[in-house]
Amino acid sequence: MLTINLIREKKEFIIERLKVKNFKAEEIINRILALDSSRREIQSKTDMMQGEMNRISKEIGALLKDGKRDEAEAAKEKTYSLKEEIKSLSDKLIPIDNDLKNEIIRLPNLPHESVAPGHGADDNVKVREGGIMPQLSETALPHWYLIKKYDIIDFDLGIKLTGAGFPVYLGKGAKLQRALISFFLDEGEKAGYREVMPPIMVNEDSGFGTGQLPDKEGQMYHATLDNFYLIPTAEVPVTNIYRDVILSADMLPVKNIAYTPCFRREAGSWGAHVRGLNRLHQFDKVEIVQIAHPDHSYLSLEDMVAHVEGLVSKLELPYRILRLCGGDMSFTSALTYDFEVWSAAQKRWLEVSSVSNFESFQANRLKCRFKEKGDKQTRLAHTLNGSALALPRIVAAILENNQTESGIKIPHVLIPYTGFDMID
RNA sequence: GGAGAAAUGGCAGAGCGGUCGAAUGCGGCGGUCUUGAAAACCGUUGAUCUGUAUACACGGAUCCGGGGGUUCGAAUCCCUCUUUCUCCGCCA
Repeated sequence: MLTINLIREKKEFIIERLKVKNFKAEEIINRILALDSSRREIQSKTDMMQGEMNRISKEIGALLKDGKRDEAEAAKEKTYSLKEEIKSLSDKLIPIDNDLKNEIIRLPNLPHESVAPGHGADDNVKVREGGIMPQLSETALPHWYLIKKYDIIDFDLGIKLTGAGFPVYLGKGAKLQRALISFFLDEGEKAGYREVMPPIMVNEDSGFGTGQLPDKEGQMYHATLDNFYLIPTAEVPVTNIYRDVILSADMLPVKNIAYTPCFRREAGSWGAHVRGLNRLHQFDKVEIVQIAHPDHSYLSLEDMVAHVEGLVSKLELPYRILRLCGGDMSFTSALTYDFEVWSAAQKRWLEVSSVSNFESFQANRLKCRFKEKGDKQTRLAHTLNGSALALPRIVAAILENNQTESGIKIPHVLIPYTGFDMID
């Protein structure tokens, strides 16, 4: 969420910037400013009265100590009406505080100045591309046939065990998952990330911290008996490590990497393009998360983009990097790069990673701050994250792009991890 | 799951109705000493909101696990939730 100070000081700037995200902010901001000023007015009144109250209470203490009972009783009389007033004022404050908070969290993050306006995927800006497009024969198969042909992923079995979108990986299919996870984690470690293995269920506070709650709860599986949520991404537990934490500036950037399964209900998003591995309820992903100094967070972002680019290159997949336009960016992001790999039999680009800088937007919810050495003041840190990488679509692309008459070739970098060079 | 105990500043740990944002120790920061370092000694040491000449300088408010209550006044008393520890049970 945006800070109230920014809203107070840069109202017009915010309204202009949010136009890039096609968001009309003026009305909300006016409501926020009105609520904020009445909040402050009431708050400073109650603060004054409370101060008076504290003064009298101390006085009573002193009088009683001196044995002046009557004077103490007289002083008590004075507090009764004051107490009433304080109570009624602070009762007024509660709904105002709530309304204010509810309004503020409705404002999306400001897009970075490099973000182009636009309404959807067509307006995204291609930054660069790489890799070699494979030439497949006429008889090339999309991955949903390949997985049956080689018996490596079984969707029907998943339906039996759980439901649609919960595949069962078998034999070399399972090993390929394990190989990719290890490969991604090892590459992350080489790039200076600390490996983290977090819980895959989180509480409400964590859901709020990274912005899944209160709005997107329909997208998460909810264990209602204990009020836990299955994580949609490792971003949630890993970023929440830094909730209510004050870091020292010399620790930044903090770099963590985590493998977790991810669970998404994907309510209402099933359609023609979601066959096979393209969209699942449960999938595996390795996520990188950085907490950065505001002055250097865009360096961190570039560093993360370079890391992900290294991964897709090493896997020998044709890819392109897009800078998302305002309309295609998430609510919380200031700047997002999407990575897509070419899935040669489907003849489609598949999104496999989304790397974002949230600047202080998440940090403000999380209260993730840092302090410069010798400085009294705390400041909000910047948070960033990106997939490095999500597995299913990478697997889809590997299967499709590397298919041959005699089987599916495993990319060279993975062979030490799989222990085989061919799925056949 | 049952019984009991506890939750205080970065950490350890006192306080158990008024002068407590909180003793003391450790740690951190600054200094003295030293060629330098250590030791010793001295000083300093949280967060949030808010007012003023927008200055973290001064003033006010709030925060002792979370929420609620009693009281003129709560870290201290009561209720409730959460968490941790010990014992018993169960268990990968």
